[in-house]
Amino acid sequence: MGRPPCCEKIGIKKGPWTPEEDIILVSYIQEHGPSNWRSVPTNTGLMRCSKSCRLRWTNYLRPGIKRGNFTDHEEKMIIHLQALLGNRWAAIASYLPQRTDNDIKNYWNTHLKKKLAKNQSGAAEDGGDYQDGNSSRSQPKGQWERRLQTDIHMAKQALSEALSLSKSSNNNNNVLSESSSSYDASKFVTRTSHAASSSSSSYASSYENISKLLENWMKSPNSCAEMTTNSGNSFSSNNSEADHGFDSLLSFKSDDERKPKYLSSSEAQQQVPLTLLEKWLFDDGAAQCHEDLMNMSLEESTSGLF
DNA sequence: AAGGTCCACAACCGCCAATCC
DNA sequence: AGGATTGGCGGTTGTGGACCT
Repeated sequence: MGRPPCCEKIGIKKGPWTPEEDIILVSYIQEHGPSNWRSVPTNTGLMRCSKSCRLRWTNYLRPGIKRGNFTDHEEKMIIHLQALLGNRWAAIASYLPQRTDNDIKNYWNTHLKKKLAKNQSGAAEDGGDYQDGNSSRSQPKGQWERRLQTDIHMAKQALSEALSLSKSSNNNNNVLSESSSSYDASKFVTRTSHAASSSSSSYASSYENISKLLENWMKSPNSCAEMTTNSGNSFSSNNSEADHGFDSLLSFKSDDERKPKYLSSSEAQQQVPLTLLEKWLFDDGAAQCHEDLMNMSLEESTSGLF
């Protein structure tokens, strides 16, 4: 006997989201915040499963998401983190606040996996550092592994706090501060449409539609007024006001915030840029000490478990 | 030009854990 | 305490565009 579906299958729309649906969802979340997903389909009239709404928001519509090509920097981080954590995409994504776990997972499966396999085939005898999540290196799912991840995070944060005293003035150069904390509707659309246009023309057209719809929608006095009065935010194209509006949007108070994955870019900026661990992650020569650090991390982080 | 294949990515599915009642 | 509900996560699939023959 399996678990019942999260929602009634009958009448539920599936497949790609339309710009109209996106706008409905975004405007609803703008007003109510990203919580109580169960009620979203009911309250918005969207013929979508609550889960689908949540995924659409977290993976695509949520402000602060960086789309498009991964930088070498990000690529290295993913490779190192995957070697350390296995296919724990959410955990990996927590180190790349602007990327979604889905994005990272896709990038790994479509690019990095092949890339590394190619590299490994050249040095198969050496026993490469990077292996798939199903390999012997990756750990089976379990509480101790989650604890490990937590411990790494805690250690990271402790280091961050210690270092932040001396580094606080340098935070603006943070690798995590790539994206502006300022958002307005046009930036939102431009940013995403630009990224989309580089990857998928169908999505580009979708974003063009969203852009047009948003523009028309913003021109509507009712919708603008509604947005402003309901949440104190503004979708106005006026830059300063809209920036503030999207900043507010970025700072939704919800349970999600407890998870690093959902750090807004401004929150992310508050973290110290490069902890020692992160420096290791970025270090090209890290392969040498990789094993040592792995052992150290495992030993130290699991010492209290047994 | 047309058909076939490959590729990238959004979306879905099923399971698990946390929370609620 | 325990069943129901909800949200999160990782694996997988479907679809549309790009590329090749």
